[in-house]
Amino acid sequence: MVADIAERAGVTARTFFRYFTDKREVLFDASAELEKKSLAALEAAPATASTLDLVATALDATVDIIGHDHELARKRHVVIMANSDLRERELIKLAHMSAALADGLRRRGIGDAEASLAAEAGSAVYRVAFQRWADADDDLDLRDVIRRSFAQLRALTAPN
Amino acid sequence: MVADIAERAGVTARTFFRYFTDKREVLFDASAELEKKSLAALEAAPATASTLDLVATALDATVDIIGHDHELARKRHVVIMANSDLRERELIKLAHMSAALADGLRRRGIGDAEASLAAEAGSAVYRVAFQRWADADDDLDLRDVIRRSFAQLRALTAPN
DNA sequence: CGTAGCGATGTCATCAAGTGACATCACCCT
DNA sequence: AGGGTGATGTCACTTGATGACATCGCTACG
Repeated sequence: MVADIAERAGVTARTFFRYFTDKREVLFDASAELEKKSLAALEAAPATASTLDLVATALDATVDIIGHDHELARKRHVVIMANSDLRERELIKLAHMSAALADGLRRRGIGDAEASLAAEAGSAVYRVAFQRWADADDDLDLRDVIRRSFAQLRALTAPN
Repeated sequence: MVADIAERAGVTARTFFRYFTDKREVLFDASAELEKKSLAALEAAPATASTLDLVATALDATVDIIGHDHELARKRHVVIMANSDLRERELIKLAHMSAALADGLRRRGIGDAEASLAAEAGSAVYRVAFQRWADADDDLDLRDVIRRSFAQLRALTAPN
């Protein structure tokens, strides 16, 4: 219950709802910062970068925030995956991020359709990479996993 | 309110909740059928198909269900996009579909990582394609839009 | 024919999640 | 000292959702 959560934090339920719009939102507090960082990285990228490179750069930037605490990330992931309402929330955060990313790409002059698609594709890569990383027993580097997932996407879509 | 919705259907709110787990679920009634159809298409695909071809085939199959009523699709899409909780639900349905697709790919002997990634990438393509189609003023063919989006993904990820 | 049983629905009570309106309290500023 | 301001608490209320139990209609079976 929200009342319990709030009590643990030493406040009333009403106060809780002043800080978080939602019960679930507690778990996704960092998402705004994540988005900000990755957008900043996008802006800072060199003009020569390809669309997909830009996306990769933006995703890479999130690693600084969440890539260090593997154990925490794993636990958090387990909790989220176990509750469909938390999964919903996570997905919409990702979708929001993807939309912001697409906007960022458009601001760099990339065509509308291409921007959306690149952002969504990047989001897809991120999803599987993060999942892979969080599930891994050994201590992988999230950045590496993302890179390898991008490479795998390239391989997958390459004409044969 | 649920009470109103139920009343329109000539039942009580309690009965409503016996048919739908959720208020939102009404709008996503067809998703199970969608998944079934696309999995069936996946099973029926020739053994020679590439992973991405398989995904494309599976997505194509959904067009038979939702691709005909452009006007309905548009209206539904508008409603969903306007409500973040409906968007959440839609996203998790898509995620569910993607997971099922990945499973289907694995059952065809495709490697675990590749299956997940291909399914997620397909899901990304589908998202943008559907969005594009729903937003379009003129009467596009959803199947075409999906195909073109796939092509665009290939172009995007092609080495340059 | 009558009734036992079953499935679908209704009724009622109850809980959890939010939300608006208003009260308090602490603190700062002049 | 007193007035304003921001953060928190209190209270009442709405809506979504769920469990327990009652009811009703139909069907099978003696």
